[in-house]
Amino acid sequence: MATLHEIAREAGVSVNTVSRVLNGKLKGSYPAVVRKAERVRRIAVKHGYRPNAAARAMVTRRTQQVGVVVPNTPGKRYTHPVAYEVILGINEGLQKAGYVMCLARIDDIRADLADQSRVFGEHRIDGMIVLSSMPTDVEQQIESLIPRVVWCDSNVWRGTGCIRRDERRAGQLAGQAAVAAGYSQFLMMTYSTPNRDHYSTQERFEGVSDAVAAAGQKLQVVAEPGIGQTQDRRKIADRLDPRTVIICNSIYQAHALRSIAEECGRIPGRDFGLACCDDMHQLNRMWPGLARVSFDRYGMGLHAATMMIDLLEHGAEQCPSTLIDCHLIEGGTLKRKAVVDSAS
Amino acid sequence: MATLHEIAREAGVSVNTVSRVLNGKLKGSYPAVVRKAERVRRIAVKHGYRPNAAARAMVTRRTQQVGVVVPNTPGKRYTHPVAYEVILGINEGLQKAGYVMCLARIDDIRADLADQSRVFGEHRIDGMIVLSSMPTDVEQQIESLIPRVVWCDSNVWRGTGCIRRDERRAGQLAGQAAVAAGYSQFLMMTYSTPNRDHYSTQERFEGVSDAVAAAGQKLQVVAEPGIGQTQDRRKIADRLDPRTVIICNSIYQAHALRSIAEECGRIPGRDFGLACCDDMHQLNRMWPGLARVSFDRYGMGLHAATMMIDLLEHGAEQCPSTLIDCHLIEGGTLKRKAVVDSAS
DNA sequence: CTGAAAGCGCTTACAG
DNA sequence: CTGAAAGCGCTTACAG
Repeated sequence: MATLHEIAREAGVSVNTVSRVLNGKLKGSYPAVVRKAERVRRIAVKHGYRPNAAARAMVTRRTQQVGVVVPNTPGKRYTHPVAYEVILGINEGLQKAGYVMCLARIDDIRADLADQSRVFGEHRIDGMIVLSSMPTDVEQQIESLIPRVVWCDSNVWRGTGCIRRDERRAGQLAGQAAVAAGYSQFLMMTYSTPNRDHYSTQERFEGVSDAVAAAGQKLQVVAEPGIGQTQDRRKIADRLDPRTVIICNSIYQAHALRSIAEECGRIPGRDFGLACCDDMHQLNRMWPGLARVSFDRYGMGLHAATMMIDLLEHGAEQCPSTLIDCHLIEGGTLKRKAVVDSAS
Repeated sequence: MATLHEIAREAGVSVNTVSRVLNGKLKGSYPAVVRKAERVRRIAVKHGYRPNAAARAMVTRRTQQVGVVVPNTPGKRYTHPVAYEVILGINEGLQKAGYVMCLARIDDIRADLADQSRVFGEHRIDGMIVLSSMPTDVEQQIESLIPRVVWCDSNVWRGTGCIRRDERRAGQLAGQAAVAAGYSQFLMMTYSTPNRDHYSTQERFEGVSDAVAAAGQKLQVVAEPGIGQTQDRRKIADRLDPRTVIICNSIYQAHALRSIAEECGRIPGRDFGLACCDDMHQLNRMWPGLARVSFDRYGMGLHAATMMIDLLEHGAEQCPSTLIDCHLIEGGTLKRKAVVDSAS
């Protein structure tokens, strides 16, 4: 709990000097000066001195803290594992630059907008990274709450301050892989049109459509069955045959489909084709054989952090929006071209 | 950017009064007093006044911020999706109590211990919640960095300030379910003894062992095959038959095993038994049929937050350690008792 | 380079 | 209840 004051007293110098020494703002190289600086540093270490962030924040008007908002529906337990990969990337990027990351939820934002919460908007953060898409009202007002915003993987997309994945390309890659594998029936499991809240759903769908259409084929859409909907599961199961490939929007849907197949004794790759427009880090352990399109979400987080630092330290004009590229991971769930050919 | 000062001037009262009004420390009910308070509040709202957290922190010596440390190996991209469930629980709990959650990684702690980082230890946080287990050197020194610590799901376990899952019970439930299903060969997929860094691995193993031994059966251990280890995968595949049940330590291993089985055309529940000692929230979508033991990780996070608040606001003696209970989710991967009986 | 001083915005005794 | 004042710990012009 030592303060600059105490260190100054013990070193016999002024508070000012201690501050400069500890912040490395001493340029001179006169032996006497260097020795004095050494002594100050030694005393500081001896006392386990740590600057007080609040005091510094008051005078510099910078907190060195950045908020990250994740979407949640109040009362519901929102947990979206892939978001965590991004968050950890952001955290690493911020930490390297000396910033601290604070987590927020829509609830925080809404409460602040309504002047009810003290959690955010008390000048606690220098900037805010918005993760994924928020309800429109929140998106519109968020910049009034905090001026420095980076939109990461969000529906908001402008020339500057945004970073998202090239989801149309993801759809194309998945669709092309399905086409190349020689299937003749193309299904896509995704959300129905009114529920495509996140830009990725629509873009993936369009990418897949393009690829399938380019091959002169038709694409049908099936919905993910609700939890416990046995009837829906059966209906999907009935459509699984060796000429058919199903392209899933999300890894959850790919997994869900795998479970449906399993229930009726079918295996992806052998009894039907399966590809996914998305990936998550753990799949290399959990399901290495899934044919899928992969994004470096951790890297996206790192980049989002960099954009925020640029914004804070060099001004807004420095951070043009970025589109993250993806690549195909080939896998056994899409490999049985021979079977398909002989069946046709 | 209005300050108390400006509001005070406009309202024609002292800064002191504004502070008291806005913090609800005015008890009196004289009409004149009430009216004055009203006016002050109106002016504050008009200016969009928000207190400055740094200024308040300086005088109250409380930041209203709590850190959460997650383990990471420097340079490696640590992402453990189930940790995210706990984090979101913690975040909700802290938010409700008016606290802000800051995320940290081991790197932060190590750097602080080495006096190289400014990120933490600048009196930015009132307390720290340690998530999962850390390297021993970090665990030992963490309390010197910050006195108020809650150990959540950590190897550290004392009478107070800790919260973890009852993992032995999880192992027992999974083992008992496997026994009840009538299998005669019992395997457990888990880490080898020297790599059981987290208490859960050892405890789950012991729980399963107990249950299997109680049924007069033997338990064999198999390791999860490394990524891309085709030979190891084959060896495991060879052991999958209708009399055999495999109990997996983690959901990653359950998934990995499912993939191995799939590669050789086998299906859990039909061709062999499968149970898992753990769960994750998304499994109800991804793999509802997996027989598994479930913990409420989100709830654990909520509770950890409560413990921290208690610690900060009522002192340490108020928060005895807590053991989180679990329950079995029955599933189709363990249901074919008839098949097993007829085979024996 | 160095020290004395002002000031960041707030809360909290202290008189009145 | 209310106002004037002190002080939280730091950084930054300002003279020297």
